Amino acid sequence: MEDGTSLSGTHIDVRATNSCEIRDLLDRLADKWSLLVIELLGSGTRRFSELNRDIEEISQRMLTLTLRNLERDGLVSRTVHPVVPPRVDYALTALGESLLAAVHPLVSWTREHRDEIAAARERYDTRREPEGER
Amino acid sequence: MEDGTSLSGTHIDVRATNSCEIRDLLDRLADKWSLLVIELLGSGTRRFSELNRDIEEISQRMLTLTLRNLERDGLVSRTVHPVVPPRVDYALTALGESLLAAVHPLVSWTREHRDEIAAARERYDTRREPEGER
DNA sequence: CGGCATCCTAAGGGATACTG
DNA sequence: CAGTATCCCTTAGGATGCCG
Repeated sequence: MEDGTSLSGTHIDVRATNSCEIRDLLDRLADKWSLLVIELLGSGTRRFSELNRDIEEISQRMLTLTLRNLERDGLVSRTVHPVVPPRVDYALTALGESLLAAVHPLVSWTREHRDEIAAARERYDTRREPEGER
Repeated sequence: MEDGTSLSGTHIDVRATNSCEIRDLLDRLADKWSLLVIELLGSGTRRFSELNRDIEEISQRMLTLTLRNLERDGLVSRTVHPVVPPRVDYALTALGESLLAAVHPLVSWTREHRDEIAAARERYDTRREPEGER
């Protein structure tokens, strides 16, 4: 039926406490779009087409799948309005908002260290790839 | 990939600022192992084989690739000891440690809300597929 | 021991067409 | 408008083998 979904997983060895949590975390958020959608919904309820427009690079398929997963995890709520042109609103749940709050330090970190990383990359690439042309 | 698409300046340009950062973030950490390795190195320097043993489910190939990426981004340092059986130590850099600190709220969040999510999932699954088994 | 190179499969995800 | 269903291609990543 569905095939692009990553609903499986969570069968990892339960020994490493921290590792499991991180894996758990990654299984939920480490896809290409989830965090992006959560961040967008952080600034307010949006309907499907708005999300689709705001993200722009996402396909309907992936937006749908992403929203379904987030809804399933209780991070996002889906409200269908029974009107003539269908209207579906998505919003963060309380759980979703708490996640967003927990994510923000990471976002800040990225903003603050972006150039450090870029510099490190250049250094690495230059050091390891001084040839290339000869 | 190409990302310069700037449109919809009507309201908040979450896309132009936060989205890019999140994408950036995801590109760096959203793979299957990076965060796991970082977390492990958070508790001290380890050699290759130790990491390989501690993570266990990872293949050498992926461990190598992950470490290379982290090294490239300046998050992890690699120290080769010129001894007879080769010995290579990996450790977090200052940058890596600051990242780890930024990640911790997320890890805590996961630990604290794990069962909420599990419950939400079960609710969702039960609601949507009451049949399915036979 | 640490780590590239190769091969190969499964999952991720885009494009498109169809529907209520 | 808000999806669902198909097709298809690209990628992540596991398994294996070789080498300093």
